[in-house]
Amino acid sequence: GKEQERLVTMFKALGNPTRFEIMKYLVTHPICITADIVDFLPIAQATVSQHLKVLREAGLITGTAEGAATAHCLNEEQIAWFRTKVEEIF
Amino acid sequence: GKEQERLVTMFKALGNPTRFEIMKYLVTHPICITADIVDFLPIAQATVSQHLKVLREAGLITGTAEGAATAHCLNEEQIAWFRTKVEEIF
DNA sequence: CTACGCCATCGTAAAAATACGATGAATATG
DNA sequence: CATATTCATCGTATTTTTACGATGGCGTAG
Repeated sequence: GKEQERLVTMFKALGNPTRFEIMKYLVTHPICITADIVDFLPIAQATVSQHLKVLREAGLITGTAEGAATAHCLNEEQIAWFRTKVEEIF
Repeated sequence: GKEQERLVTMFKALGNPTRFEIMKYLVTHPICITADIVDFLPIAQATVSQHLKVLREAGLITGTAEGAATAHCLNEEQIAWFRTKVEEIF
């Protein structure tokens, strides 16, 4: 159903090395902006922005305008749901 | 490291609607062969075979020659590892 | 042996993902 | 106001994924 689609989207979002790195970075750096992630990763700013969008649309993170910057955070609620679903299904 | 790579590969394998359906099918049909899955899904046999290969290479399922057929099973051990990692990381 | 069912692989076409530079909007700084 | 910083989006090139038909190997049945 609709939930399954969302779950698959989350799997897909996590199934990319760069995006997984971003998620790990957010675990250890709960407060950070796009520029921090760009500095951390060896890829262009445009690409980072694109990956952040995928993670955001999957519901795994949130992005909040913080002046000129954008602050990124793990979406704990959605991640909890994700964890629950993983346990539930397999 | 190497483990992270394997985890990301699993996420990627699960991040496709058809492959996710196959996994769900295997949960409810622990004993089945390729033809069963082909009958169940609305896609060509060659495509199913390809998806099964992806799941197998991700370690999520096993494939055993059963005469002319191939029996597919969930790889419970690897799935348990996967579940553990998901809980551990997020 | 012949014929049929099961299935993996090959080659290929179409679609999607990935990465980048360029651009411009919005905010902050001088 | 002028300039610099931050970042999302656009356009595009390249790679990867996805799906299919065709083929052939292998086991089974007749």
